[in-house]
Amino acid sequence: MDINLKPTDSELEILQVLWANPASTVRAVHEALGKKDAGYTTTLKLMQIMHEKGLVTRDTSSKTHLYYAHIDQEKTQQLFLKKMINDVFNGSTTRLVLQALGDRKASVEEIELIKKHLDNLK
Amino acid sequence: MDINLKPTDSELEILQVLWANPASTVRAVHEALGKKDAGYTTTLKLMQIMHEKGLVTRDTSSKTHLYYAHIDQEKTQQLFLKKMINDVFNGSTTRLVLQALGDRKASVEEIELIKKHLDNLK
DNA sequence: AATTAACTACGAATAATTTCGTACAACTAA
DNA sequence: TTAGTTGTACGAAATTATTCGTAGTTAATT
Repeated sequence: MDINLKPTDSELEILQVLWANPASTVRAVHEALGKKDAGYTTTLKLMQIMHEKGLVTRDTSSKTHLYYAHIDQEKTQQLFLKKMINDVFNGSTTRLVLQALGDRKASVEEIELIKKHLDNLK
Repeated sequence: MDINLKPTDSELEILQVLWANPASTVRAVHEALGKKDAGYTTTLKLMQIMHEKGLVTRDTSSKTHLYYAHIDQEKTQQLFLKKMINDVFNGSTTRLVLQALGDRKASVEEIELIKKHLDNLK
């Protein structure tokens, strides 16, 4: 039941909510997304499809079902990072990191964290 | 010109080739992609659509057209990074960087480069 | 008990993306 | 000049993703 699946953009947004709030109802997810353009049943349908695909599990013991992400956030991050490095950064992780850091200001603590991490790599 | 366009995955692969090799023919791109599953006219059609969208320009002065990426690689990288940080990394650039670095071994030179960059940020 | 509200299921419309077949023009080689 | 090769254009099918309407179920409220 594993990860050859690349979630779509919409699915990713839903997963994001579920990672932050496990045991969410469809309505909770729908409201967390805060999309004015899409109706409730759209979110419902997406989550049903995600269930078919095995991207989420759910507890149907009560009328209102509770949903859980079934793929790991870190694994998904790795999957997308890898694809992105390959398709947009010519395969260079370093380029990605430099771009990301240049993009916005990191706090001093964050920088220290990253440096510490770098030292561990050596 | 407009950078409100988010290239699709296929388009991104083609852009990658064009960034690395400006003035490519359709056939050159097609072969660089090395997809056994897709036919030549598929690549052609994609590139024609990209031309309509303004993602590429082309020189049609000779029979075999030459294509050029018309959007900037760095801008595109920023665009995708931003989206990815938002949708997959809870908005945390630091998490993305740490994941990326943890993913694979960086060379000593690369690490120094990144550290130098970090110092500049402080 | 009847009405209302909130929910799921699911078919089907729409939209976006990708793929391919075919027509035809230009160039090449015999 | 004729046959074969290589190219573009483009309609349309196939595939994938997203959206919505409606039917039916359960629970709560009056």
